[in-house]
Amino acid sequence: MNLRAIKPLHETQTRILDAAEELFMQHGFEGASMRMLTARAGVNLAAINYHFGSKDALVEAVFRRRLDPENAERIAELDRLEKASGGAPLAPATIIRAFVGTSLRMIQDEKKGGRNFIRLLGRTYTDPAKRIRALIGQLYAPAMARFKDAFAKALPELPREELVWRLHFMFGTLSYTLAATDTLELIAGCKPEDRYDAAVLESRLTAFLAAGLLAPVPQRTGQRATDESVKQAA
Amino acid sequence: MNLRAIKPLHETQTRILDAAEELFMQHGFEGASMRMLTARAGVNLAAINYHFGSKDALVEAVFRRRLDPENAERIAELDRLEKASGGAPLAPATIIRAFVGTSLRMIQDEKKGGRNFIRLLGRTYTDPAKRIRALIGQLYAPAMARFKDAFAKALPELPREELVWRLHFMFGTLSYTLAATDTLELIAGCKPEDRYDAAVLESRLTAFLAAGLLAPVPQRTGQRATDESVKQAA
DNA sequence: GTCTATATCATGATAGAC
DNA sequence: GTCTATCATGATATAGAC
Repeated sequence: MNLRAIKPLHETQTRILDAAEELFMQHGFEGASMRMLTARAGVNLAAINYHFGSKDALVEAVFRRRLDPENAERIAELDRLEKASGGAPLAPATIIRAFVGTSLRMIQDEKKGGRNFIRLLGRTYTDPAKRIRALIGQLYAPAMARFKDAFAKALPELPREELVWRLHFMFGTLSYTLAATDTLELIAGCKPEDRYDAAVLESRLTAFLAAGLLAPVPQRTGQRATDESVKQAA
Repeated sequence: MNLRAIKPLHETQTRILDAAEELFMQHGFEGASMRMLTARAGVNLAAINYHFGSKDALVEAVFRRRLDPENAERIAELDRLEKASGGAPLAPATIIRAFVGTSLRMIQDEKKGGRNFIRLLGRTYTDPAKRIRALIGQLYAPAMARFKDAFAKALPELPREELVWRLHFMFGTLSYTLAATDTLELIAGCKPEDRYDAAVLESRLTAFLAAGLLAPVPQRTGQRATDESVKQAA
């Protein structure tokens, strides 16, 4: 999809990308300085500008290295599923599993970035910098359109606007689940053991998301929520 | 709950907090410099250190001003609902609406921070800086424990571990929905009109979350997800 | 309490020797 | 391609006049 993603990398470039992936996650893009990055990578301070041109370009390279192959894989998986079904619409849970599974498989595969990149990614969806979010959105756009069509075909009776909102909710649940590290302990009061077991998490997430996607459509009365209406809803 | 939250503020402090709320959202905590903040507030560069002690302390003050009253309100609402029901367990959707509604009502109330603060908050759950996340977690802890108990009472048959995961998913969906500004356009291909209508959003979110919370519990076979098992699930 | 002026330091980027 | 040395800039924080 993008030449940069498949161009063989110089070893120095790879070491810089690895260091950046880790330190961007720990300190954010502004917080991780070029001095920190090059020190961790064991290369010279000038190497980032030499190999990538600027710190901004490095940020983009960090995401391209992982996301271009990931989204290609995601789309290919959906293609395979649709071909296997022979034209019959796929079950919503199947489509969800294809999307979620690709992300979760990255957690267990260090060559695909592992847990560190997936957490960095989850955080970046809501980064303050608009250009960062725009970059992520651009890298996701083809896969997003492809999956939206698949869901629309699987749920022809669901109003298109409701579908869009629910995809938004689903994407949010996924990205937050991947990014968050503290809320779970806060709720649980302890550290669950299977937290990063991709297979178990995939089942939990798919069950939750599929139920939400198939929820009854709320009637739109347009009324404001008040303390009284909330109480009466009990 | 905290004296600082109810201590009457000097006007300069208020103007600094207002400026910080807006600029932290646009540029992040590292990206918004004290020069930017004081310029926007129309106060002197030294005023932040004089009134708050440091930039870090200002960050904390920004969140305390909004979250302490918000979580007190959230808990009070749950108390009221439980008292009104006279000991009978509440419907899960009612508890969800109490939690979600409090956040969404902030969007429409400029005195409570409005849309800007709620987006800042949503982003901060996944902030790179650990001390920032710890602060947010600490401010939320009492409300979180209170709502967890209410859900446990409403859903005695749901395994406790599954409940914890689902609360995690729900909190994620809410925080992402409040924070994200681009994904929705990306999915929809256009800007939905009712995007910030709190009443409509509350209905959509509650329907989605309630369905997810009540989803059938997936059986835990412990098997890894493979390409083949995913395909067969279709 | 507010302001100016400044101290001190870290940042991203680059020039030029090797 | 890699290094050292350095630049210009902007950061947080503070000292001291008013």
